[in-house]
Amino acid sequence: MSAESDPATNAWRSMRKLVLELHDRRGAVSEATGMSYLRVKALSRLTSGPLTQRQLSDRLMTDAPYTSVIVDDLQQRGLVRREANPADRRSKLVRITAAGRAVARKAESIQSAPPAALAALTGADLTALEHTLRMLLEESEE
Amino acid sequence: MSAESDPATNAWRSMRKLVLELHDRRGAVSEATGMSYLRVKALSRLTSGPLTQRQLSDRLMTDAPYTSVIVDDLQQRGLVRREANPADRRSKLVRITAAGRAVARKAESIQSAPPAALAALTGADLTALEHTLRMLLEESEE
DNA sequence: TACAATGGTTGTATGACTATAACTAGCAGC
DNA sequence: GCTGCTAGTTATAGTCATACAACCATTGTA
Repeated sequence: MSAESDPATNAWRSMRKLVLELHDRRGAVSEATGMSYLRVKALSRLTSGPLTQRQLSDRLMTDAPYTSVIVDDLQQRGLVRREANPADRRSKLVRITAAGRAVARKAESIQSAPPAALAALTGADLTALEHTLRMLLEESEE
Repeated sequence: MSAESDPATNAWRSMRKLVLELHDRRGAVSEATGMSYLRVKALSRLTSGPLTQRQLSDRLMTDAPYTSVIVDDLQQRGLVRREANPADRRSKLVRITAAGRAVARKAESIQSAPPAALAALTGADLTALEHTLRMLLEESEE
């Protein structure tokens, strides 16, 4: 356990522990929104613009049938609308509603609030951390 | 979405995205070990020494009945043993076996392997990152 | 000794997600 | 047109996990 390793592995282990164990917010988000984490995730994917269900499936890593169930549910809650896709009448565009945006915003505010120790960080340490993480993120996204 | 925020919030968002979306290993771990992530997590909690089921429940954030199911399953796979607890005959000590350790080690090797971008990091950036993360972890653990 | 509390087991019900199969509607190529 | 492919829907079955209730054995205490 926790054997001494190279710095990159240690950094990665720390990051995982912070996100997955010490400051996991998924339960709090589900509780605050009254719906499963996957549904919240779907909502947040729709905030930057409408997607076809196929595109939503890809982003949620689920299959088409379950995406259909999720969109049904979100639609019944009034958080998204299904619209015709003028470019392809087979598909439907899923668009978030104003109510959906409000829920997504609430979820985002819970999730993005940094843990106390991180919020207390200042100066060069914080600047360096943010810079390095941003770089890692960009490279990982290709 | 992703509105400009203070550096701490941005850093936290980056960390979450790296761990939860871009490099989530839980699926790979389940696949490699042939069991659910929670069972693997249970095994890894047992690597530092035997625990009563009550203690294991606390660490896995589950209730006693489901912990019983998990331990049954791990025992049938030969990965843990239930032993009498000399200090309290109501409770049982769950001890990991050699086979269990091997599975935990395999899981750990999959999970702790840093993403390519992080593995490629060197010099002052890596040193600073590791140092800061270690500090955040220690403070978060109290 | 009697009683309450704890550790664990068993069983049941439910929710969330995964995985298929079968189907309809529309698109694209011959 | 015909054929094959894609987008979405519906239904079914199975796994994983959560949440209870009921129960037994043991412990600690009045």
